Amino acid sequence: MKIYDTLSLTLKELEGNNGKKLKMFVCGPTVYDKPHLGHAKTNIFFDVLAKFLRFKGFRVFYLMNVTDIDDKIISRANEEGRGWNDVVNTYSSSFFEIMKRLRVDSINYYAFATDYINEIIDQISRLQHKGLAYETNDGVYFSVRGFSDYGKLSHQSIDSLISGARISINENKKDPLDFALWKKRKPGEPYWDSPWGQGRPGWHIEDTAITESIFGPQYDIHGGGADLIFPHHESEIAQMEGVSGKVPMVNYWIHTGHLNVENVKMSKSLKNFVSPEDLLKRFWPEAIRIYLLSMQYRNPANYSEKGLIDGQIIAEKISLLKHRVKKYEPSVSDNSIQIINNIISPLENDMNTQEALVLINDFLKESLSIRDKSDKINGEINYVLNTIDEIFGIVHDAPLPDGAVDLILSARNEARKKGDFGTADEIRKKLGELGIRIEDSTEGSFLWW
RNA sequence: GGGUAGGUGGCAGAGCGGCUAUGCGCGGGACUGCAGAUCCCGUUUUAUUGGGGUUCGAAUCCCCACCUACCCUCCA
Repeated sequence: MKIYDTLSLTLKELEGNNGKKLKMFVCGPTVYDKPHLGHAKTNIFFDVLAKFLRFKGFRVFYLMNVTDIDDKIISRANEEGRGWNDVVNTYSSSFFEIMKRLRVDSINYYAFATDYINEIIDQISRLQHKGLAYETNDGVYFSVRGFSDYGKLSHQSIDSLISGARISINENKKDPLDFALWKKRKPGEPYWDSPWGQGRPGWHIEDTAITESIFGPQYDIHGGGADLIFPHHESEIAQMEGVSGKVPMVNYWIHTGHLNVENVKMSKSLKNFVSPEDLLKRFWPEAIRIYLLSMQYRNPANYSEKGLIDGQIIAEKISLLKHRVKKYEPSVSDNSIQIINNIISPLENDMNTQEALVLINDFLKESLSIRDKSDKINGEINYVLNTIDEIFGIVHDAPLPDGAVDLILSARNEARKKGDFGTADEIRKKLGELGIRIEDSTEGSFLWW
């Protein structure tokens, strides 16, 4: 497949021989607040990418870090008058909970920064020995002038980065772009012991310490939001390639475009964010996924409520079809495989999820238009839906207790036979309030949800 | 000032040299005890920011202009 690489600014071929291992790392959350829909956009995209790569036969190890020590966490703890650990527990649980509800379940391992303090210290020490880091009275800094490739990911020279910079002058730093590897302890702050005294790690170093200890100095895919290109990912390259001397640190840099609200980036500070938690009260997780996957992953997108409504409509169509065929044994056949290959083919071209969604829609239209299909065809449809769900996670199929469906239907049909439509309609209305739809047709009544 | 992406029908959003998606909305019809859902038809005959150019042929390639978002501070 082809995937766009930020470093080379080109579509790069990602060769796929069966069973090949892929090491994939995506920047996870800083757990100082609840996630917003922009986080969901990025995480759902990489979730689908990982699932698609696995479907293709790659053995993907998907690693995500969790930043659990940071200025924002400390200030949040002070604001709320509780320990930073408490803040971390609250918001990491919140993140995991939301991701689970959004069906983001492809991540193999979450690495918490504070579990890698030794590795971080070790990496900083090695940078220092190589002359790429220096100690000041408030911390240890990376010297960007010592790494000639600094700027290669964001396609900027060090000088042009400085000329447009809005960063405040820090007397301690040799160069304005030098960034903190280790921050020395201030009163009241959490700290760990280190060769430079008590303190805590900088932001960029935690990722390279984690990936080096789990993947080694080189790996395949590194993803994240576009806003992380500079300085975060740029600095990761400087640290890792600086320490190891091995280039490139990663083969594919994949970045997602931001979710905007009325053409302005969704962010906590602007208070223009939409919370997945609130959205989940009104929309199915599958609707949110469909909506987010209807966007080109690396273009900026504008949030629209209407898009979510569209997503919900499609999610319900898929669910309707699933409930029609779920009693048929999923059947693998040339036909079902051909349908699947057709649907996923656009993903080969830089993860064109929008086009895949169009093809899914064609499949839905085709499959929903004829009711009296053979058992074999229904089984094939069921198999296709299972595969679509495996890759995209968009088939809504929450279970009802065994026998509940038959009980409801027989009670209502009893009333209808007697001409008691008042009761029949009342049941339908109440079910609707519970999110369960009922469909009467010449072939009998049918429940779906 | 520098970097990276874009500007397509009422709206959302694809296509990236010829076949002019898709969804929503709107209008009509089929089916139904009624409703919803579903299905069919129409809305789509220059919809492709403006102006040049290349080509037999451009939304798609090139040039110029205008406009937008993001990044160069923490940020997915």
